[in-house]
Amino acid sequence: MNTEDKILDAALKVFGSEGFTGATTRRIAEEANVAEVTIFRKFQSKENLLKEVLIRNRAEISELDVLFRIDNDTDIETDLCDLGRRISRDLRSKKQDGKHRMFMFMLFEEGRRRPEVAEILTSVFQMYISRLSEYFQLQIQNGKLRNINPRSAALAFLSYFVHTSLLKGVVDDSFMGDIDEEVERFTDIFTHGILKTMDNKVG
Amino acid sequence: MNTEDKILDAALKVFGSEGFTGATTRRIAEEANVAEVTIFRKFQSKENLLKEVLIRNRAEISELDVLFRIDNDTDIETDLCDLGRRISRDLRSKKQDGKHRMFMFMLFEEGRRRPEVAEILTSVFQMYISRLSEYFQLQIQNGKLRNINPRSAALAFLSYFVHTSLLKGVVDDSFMGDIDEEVERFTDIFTHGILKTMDNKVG
DNA sequence: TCCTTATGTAAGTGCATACTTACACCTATA
DNA sequence: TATAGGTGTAAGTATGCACTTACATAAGGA
Repeated sequence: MNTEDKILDAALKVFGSEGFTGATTRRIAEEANVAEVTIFRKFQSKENLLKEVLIRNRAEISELDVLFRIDNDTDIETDLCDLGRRISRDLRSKKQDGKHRMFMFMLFEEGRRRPEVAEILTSVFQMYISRLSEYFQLQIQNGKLRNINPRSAALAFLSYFVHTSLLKGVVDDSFMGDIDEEVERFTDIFTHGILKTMDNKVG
Repeated sequence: MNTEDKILDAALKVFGSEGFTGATTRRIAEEANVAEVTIFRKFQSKENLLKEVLIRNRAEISELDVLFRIDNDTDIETDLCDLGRRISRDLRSKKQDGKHRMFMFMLFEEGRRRPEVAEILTSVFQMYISRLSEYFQLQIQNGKLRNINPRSAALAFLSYFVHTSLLKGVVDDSFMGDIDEEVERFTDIFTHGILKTMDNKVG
């Protein structure tokens, strides 16, 4: 791995966990196993390093819309359950030091202070919502879904996964059990609702 | 309003928007309309000021469980819709400079770095989840709800409101329309699910 | 062998910030 | 009127951090 990449990865990690203000270039250098001065030679300033981190990870996360590709042949509940699992895994995986999760933390935290960051969160978010909305819209036309607002459904669906991931960064792990089971329970509620339906009440 | 309270309010506001590290005592003093040195006379250190802010707002937010009191006489969908509206309003209201929202931001942001803060977020969150779970459990026993996991339902319900509030702090307001309408749409999905039910398909 | 390029080591600069100290002022109350 | 408590002004200290400069070293290519 080349020096630039080592630094960028370390920066994401430190920015993500300490916040931009809380992160020190010394800390990033340590994490990257390079001399502090190397950071400035490559990236000029901490500010600029952030910019590069944003550019790189934005690109990376945009490719991630593959995650949202849904087979709309099979059963809807199964589709959503699979999708949910993929999102959960991606946001919680420890691979690459949980880069996507770290990036999400950064977007939420720094987004409140920096319009450039907010813009990234907005666009990534809109992209995911659009993908999901289209799917729901299609399934409404196919007569498989009720006439709900597809955007609202997409927002409700995504909210669960984003929120639980954010939460996992703070509260201890014990508050949720097995990921797959939780996803199944959520999908069940999301697709069927919590109310007893007529046929349930009758049967 | 006495000096201590002015400082505590200002501190919450500045910590909430800039983060603990990003917040400066000068900024807090300005916001509170006091001299910077007054802060140190009253609270000794920035660290200790944070501690006091946490204590005070934790107490305040715990009283807020009134918000979660649910009339379980009327229709469930109406109950949840009302509850959702109350939560939404509370988390988005500009009253008192949106103290609850600011506090929530703080909990999520600083909670990743400070165990004392994480502990507060955990306990507040658990309290809300418990309240909601109990309600769902009761309604399952009443035969009004399907046999879902009440904790999962509570988590799904809360996730929507917390996530959208966090999001509102970052992305521009246009991504969501009228609060009340959005809450209604969400509650509809949450109670009835997105799938067409048997009777819908038949009838 | 020399030159270039990438990196490290070491020392230092300037600035922002948490926190301190000393003193003045004002207001209420004895 | 005198005293005490709460607050402001002003100046200063110490520290940590972003960033710089100067110099050494090691590797690869001409």
